Amino acid sequence: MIDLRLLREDPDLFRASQRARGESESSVDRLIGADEARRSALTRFEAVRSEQKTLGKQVPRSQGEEKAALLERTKELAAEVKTTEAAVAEAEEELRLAQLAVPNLVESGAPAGGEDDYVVLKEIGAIPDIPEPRDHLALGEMLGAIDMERGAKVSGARFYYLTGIGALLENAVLQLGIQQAVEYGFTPMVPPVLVKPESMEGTGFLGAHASEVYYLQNDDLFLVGTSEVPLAAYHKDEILNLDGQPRRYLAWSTCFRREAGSYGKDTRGIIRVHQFNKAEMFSYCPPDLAHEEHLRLLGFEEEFLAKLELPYRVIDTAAGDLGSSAARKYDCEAWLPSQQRYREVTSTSNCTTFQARRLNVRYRDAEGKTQTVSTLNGTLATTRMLVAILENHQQPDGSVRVPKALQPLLGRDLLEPVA
RNA sequence: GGAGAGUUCGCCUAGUGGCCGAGGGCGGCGGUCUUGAAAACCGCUAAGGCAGCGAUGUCUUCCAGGGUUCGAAUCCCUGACUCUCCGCCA
Repeated sequence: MIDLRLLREDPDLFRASQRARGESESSVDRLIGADEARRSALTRFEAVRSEQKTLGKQVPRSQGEEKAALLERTKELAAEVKTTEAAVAEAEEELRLAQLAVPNLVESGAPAGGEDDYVVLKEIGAIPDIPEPRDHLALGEMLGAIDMERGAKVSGARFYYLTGIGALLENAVLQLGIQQAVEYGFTPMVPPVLVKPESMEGTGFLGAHASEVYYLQNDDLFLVGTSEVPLAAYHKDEILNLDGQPRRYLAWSTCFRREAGSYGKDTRGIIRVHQFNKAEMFSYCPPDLAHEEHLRLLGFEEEFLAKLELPYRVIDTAAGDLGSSAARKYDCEAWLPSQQRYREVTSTSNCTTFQARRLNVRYRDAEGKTQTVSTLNGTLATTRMLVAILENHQQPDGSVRVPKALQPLLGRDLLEPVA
């Protein structure tokens, strides 16, 4: 939800943002119209309601004819209150719909354009020279780590079992992420993965992403696609005491995604699956520190990828490829030898006040005034990282070297093919 | 799944139709007193929309949504949630 006051002040800011996203400016104008309509409806209602209250108080104190006249007038007013109130409700509904159609204001500096217009900020680590690399599934099967066939038998396409060392490896990766985050003062959390519609909508996942989301009709609950959802909704309708500092949480949970519309893409292995695990960073932050905090989250992600000894690059996602809540997004992409290209493993978004405004999460500033917080999120550790670990650290015989940081958690420095 | 109880201002609680946006206690903040602190006493103590440069005004909010009424925290209906007991499952 964008800031209507800012919109009134500077509508062109939002028009420019829409252009950068490659989206229509008309939704901005519709919102401006809806805002004006609501305010004038509200003014009409308040005038009538105010008179009703004033006269209503005189009724019990008056007598005879005077009372009869008052009652007649207040009766009229009651009807007017009803119609003007209905007009306000209608105008508010239109405003709400118009709000949903306008995505967050893009942060200045974000590249304009679509999916392919990202800017590479840096490339870190040497791309390994592996002649005839095996892909992660081939490796995973040799190691007895990944079982896609039985995943499909039991649950269908894009489901899998992590077995043996695969299960342990995932656990170790998540655990390493948790350790790092706790070291940096994040509050660790295990969140619910089933949430109510309002929580889903509040975080902005029922808009363009609605078809991505699993829904349990019998219970009117959604399965979350990321723990960003329960983390963002955690402080819904609260006023936080931030003391001028970001408040950071780290939640790990299973994530569920329908992957609708991705037929034929990444059908091999566990790159794109319906269910995976992820440790997600989330920060509630005073807005003036949000940009800085965003870079810090990116820093945590990079530090983590370095621990996994993965070559990666950082891209600044183009405006058109941002989610509707995000003002800016940086992705870390790890190198995949089997594909000879970089693939996304982490993603951090600055949602500024967009998400918090919808969820009504505020804080008290230094003067004690309540203001909307900024929210930010970022991936720390996830199942998909197993793909990059297996492929980048593979040896000619199919064994896989274990990055130093994971060795204590796995109790070994080499994963060896079984049988 | 069955039966019952409940949801009021940070917390506890009062409030069965107008004097209630709402009293009391606790907590919090400020002050008097004190060398300092405690105690005592005094005062303040919600969030939000709209209009206004501002003082301020106005409206909304007593779980939510409908209804009755000139007027609803209070009466009626529906729903959500919480708690207790029973059953069932783990």
